[in-house]
Order: sequence, then C-alpha cells, then structure tokens
Amino acid sequence: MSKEVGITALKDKDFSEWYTQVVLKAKLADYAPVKGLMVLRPEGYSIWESLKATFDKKFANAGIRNGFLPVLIPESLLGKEKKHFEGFNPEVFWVTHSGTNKIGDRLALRPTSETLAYTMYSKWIQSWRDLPLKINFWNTALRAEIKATKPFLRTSEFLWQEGHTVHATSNEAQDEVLKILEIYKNTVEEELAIPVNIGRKSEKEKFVGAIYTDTIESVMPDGKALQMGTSHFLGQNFSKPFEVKFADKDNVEHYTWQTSWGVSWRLIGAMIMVHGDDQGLVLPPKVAPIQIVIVPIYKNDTEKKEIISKSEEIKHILEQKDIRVHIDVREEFSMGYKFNDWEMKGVPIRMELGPRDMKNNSIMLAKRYNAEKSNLNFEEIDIIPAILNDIQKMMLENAKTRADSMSRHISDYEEFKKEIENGGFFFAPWCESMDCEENIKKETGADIRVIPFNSEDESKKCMYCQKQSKIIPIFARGY
RNA sequence: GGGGUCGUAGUCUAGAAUGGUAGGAUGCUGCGUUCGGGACGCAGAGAUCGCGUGUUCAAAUCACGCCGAUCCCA
Repeated sequence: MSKEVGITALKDKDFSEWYTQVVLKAKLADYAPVKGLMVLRPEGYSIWESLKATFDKKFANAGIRNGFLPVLIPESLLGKEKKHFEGFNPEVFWVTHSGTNKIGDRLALRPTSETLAYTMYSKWIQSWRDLPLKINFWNTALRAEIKATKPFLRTSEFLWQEGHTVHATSNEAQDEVLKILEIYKNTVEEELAIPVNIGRKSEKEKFVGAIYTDTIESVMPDGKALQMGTSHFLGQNFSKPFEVKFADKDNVEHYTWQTSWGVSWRLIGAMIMVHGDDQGLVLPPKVAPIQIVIVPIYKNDTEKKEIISKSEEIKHILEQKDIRVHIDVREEFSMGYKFNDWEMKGVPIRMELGPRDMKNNSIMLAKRYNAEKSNLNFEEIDIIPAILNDIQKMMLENAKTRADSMSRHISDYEEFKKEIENGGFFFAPWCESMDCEENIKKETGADIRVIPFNSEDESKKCMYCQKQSKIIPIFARGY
C-alpha cells in the first residue's frame, strides 16, 4: 500500500504544493520542456471542451459566430494603438527570422488579437448593414511570464476565447459588454459552481487600450483573488487608428464602437482550487467528463458475468438520460485502488456493484463532494439526474458559504493592513484617487480587484486618505 | 523587480562534508494466487545522476555557466 500515487500534500497546510500535485496526478496537465509552457492532457482538455461547448451555445444565442485568426502579428500593426502596445510589449514573444533570413517587420506571437482582428474588420465593414459584427475566436495567446508560473493560472501560453464585436453606437457596444459579462457570470456559477463578484476594474487595472473593463472575480480558498473573465468597452480607441468605419443610413461616415472579452483555462485552475480536497480533484457534475463511474466487484467468473452485464444495463439506462458513464473493468487493480483513483480524478458519483448489491437489488452510491454513501434501489435509478443536479447546486452553495466567510467590510486602514495578511476579499471605501490605490498596493500587496456594480455609498471616507468616498471596491491580493 | 531552495529510472528519494561499483520504495512488464477501501508471491526491464564547460588518473559528488522547477518578499 502506497500513498505516493495519491495526493500527499494537505490543502489547508501546503496549498501551492497541493494544487500542483492535483494538476499533475489527476493527469489534467503536465509541464512542457519550455519554461512557462504547459501541456493539456485529455483529462484536462475534456473539461475545457465541456466549457467551450457551453460558451459556444450561449454565444450563438447572442448572435456571435466563431472564426479563426493567425498567431503572428506584424509589429507595425501591434504598435498602431500606442497604449495597447506599451502595455503588452514587455511580455511579447517576437519572431525575428524565417529560416536564416531576418524579418524586417518582426512578428509578434499574439498576446491578444485586437490589432489583427480590427485590421480585418476595417476591410469587412463599410455599411450600417454590416453591423453589428460579432466574432469569437478560440485560440491561444502568448505572454512571456518570466517568473512565478503556475499551471492554468500563470503560463506563457494559454488557451482562451477572445470575442471582438463592432457596433454602430456606444450604447449598443456597452450593452454587449454587459451581456457578455452576464454570460461569463452565469456559466462560471452554473457550470463550475464558483461564485463570482461582478463589477468594474479601476482605471489602473483596466485593459490597456480600453475605455473601461468589466470583470468577474472570485476568492480562492487561500484568500487570493482570481480574475475569472473580463469584458472590455473599447470605445473608438481602436476603430480610429484601424479605421473601422461605416456609412450610416444618412450616408455619413462614422467610426464604430467596439468591445472585446475573454475567458481562459484559468477557469479550470479556479475549479481545482475551489472544489478540490485532500483526496484530489472534485468535479462539478456539469463539466465532469465522466459523471458516474461504476466499479464492478466480483470474486469469480459467474459473478463477473452477471455483474458486468448488470453494470452495462445501468450504464445504458443512464446514457439514455444523457449522463456520461464509465465502467471500470480493469482487472489489474483492486477495488480499493479504483476507489482512490476515481476520487483523485474527481468523478462526482461512484457506483459500486457487487454480489451483495445484486442480492439486495440495489447499488452502492458514493458522492465525491461530501463522501456520502447510500444504497439506491435498481428501480430508483431514475432519480440519478436529480442527484447530479443536487450535487451541482450544493457545490455552488458550499463555495458561496466559504466565499462569504472570506469576504468582509472594513474601513480602518490599520486593521486592513493586519487582516490582509490572512487573505480574503475586503470591501473598503476608496476616494478613487490612483495615488491611494498605488500606496495601498505598495504597503499591503493588495489591489482593487473589482468595483462591484451598485456599490455607491457616500456615507464613508476613503480607507487610506480619509477623503470623501463614493464607492466600495473589493481589495485583495491577487494571483 | 529582490531574495531563497531544489534538479539522481515514470514518481518519491539515499548517496555529496571526505571525488573511486549509483542503493531503496513505489510504479511498469510477465506468470500465479487474490478481490466490499490503495492485495500478495516469484521473475524481469528501467538512470549517459537536468545540460554544458572546467579541475582531476578518476566527477552524481568540487567550480563556473546555462536550462528547468519551486517558495517567500515588493
């Protein structure tokens, strides 16, 4: 008996080590031979595919279609919007040669595709009839991370989607920004069972090149904040340099209004951190590649035949209900090994089917998220979808309860400095001056993660300078 | 941005101060016995000791450089 195949670090004691072990041992991902790069394995990729399927459906409903953009962007294009370029330049990978020939206009490996997309958009858009134009791109982006890389959370290349929409009016574009943010919020809460805080980024933290950035942020079990997705209102900051223009009904030429938005495989990292435990991964049923694993238990060939056949029957019934089922028929492992294996991989429900169960006309059902075991009669199998829904709901509830317990209001700076050491989300009044924001960051390591919508409150004074405050942002240390 | 720690079979690691045959556990392969919470026996394969250079008769071990991983602090 060895514990070394399993997770050896405790989540509460050694969070970083625990996280890395879960990623590697649940076979979600592995390190690539180049610093900061990561290989996604089938166990991890199927979670991404599940998220992708959900987003695609929701994007389609919002009139957004998918496209594809190349990975190389000439420097001359990337530099067209000045602030955007300055913001990204320090972390851009450059292609300087083709074979042995030096490339004159060197090529960036896309850190994000605004400049490339809008070069194309300016060709495609001429008339008000061409608007709105809404395209989403599933691809990877590359941003050099010199230090502090971590699987899923901070890698030099990451899987994401980036959406780019173009509108005739500012209002319509801003509505789009919000609509996307809502899709992000719903998907993260409903699929990944992770509660989010929704709102706006501060000027300092907004996307370089945007008028403003809206965001969803979540608190992780170690007290750090993770940005889960962003939706940017670009105004005309890009449409002007890239000449994305249209002739309106009155034949007057106007610059368009634009948005861009994205979520990345960071969401998978968040899911691991929020739901995982000392046994390993815990998958929310909706994104679990395998929702139910059946472990047959038998001593001889007669039992084996009978039990495997019953397992297949159950599998068939469940598959009719669109449930993803796997029967673990591996002969080389004992059932104890299999239990631990599937627990580490986070499968939401395990069914044990042995001679004893056959006699009782029931199966043993074990829930991963709370380790609860119960018997279920063969006739009651119809309630499995309801059980899966219930697990999904309870995982979100539990995550909410914990997030709430890690979030608090505070207005005394000295107290804040002390409390921030323990991590968590702090709702604290702020005067909206960047000086205060920067000083707080310098002195405590915490920054403004998000200014929640409807957080206006004029009764407080800025936690740092004691001047009049009108809003209550969330301060936290971030990933 | 500043500082620290660490790289030895797939994985975890012993060996390093005092240079001289790389040892164990687990995993893997085969056969047999097992099977209601990480089973056991026997046999076997698997390592140019992260990479490079230097010192030396001799380097996993000493020196320097690089690559990679990881933690803490701003």
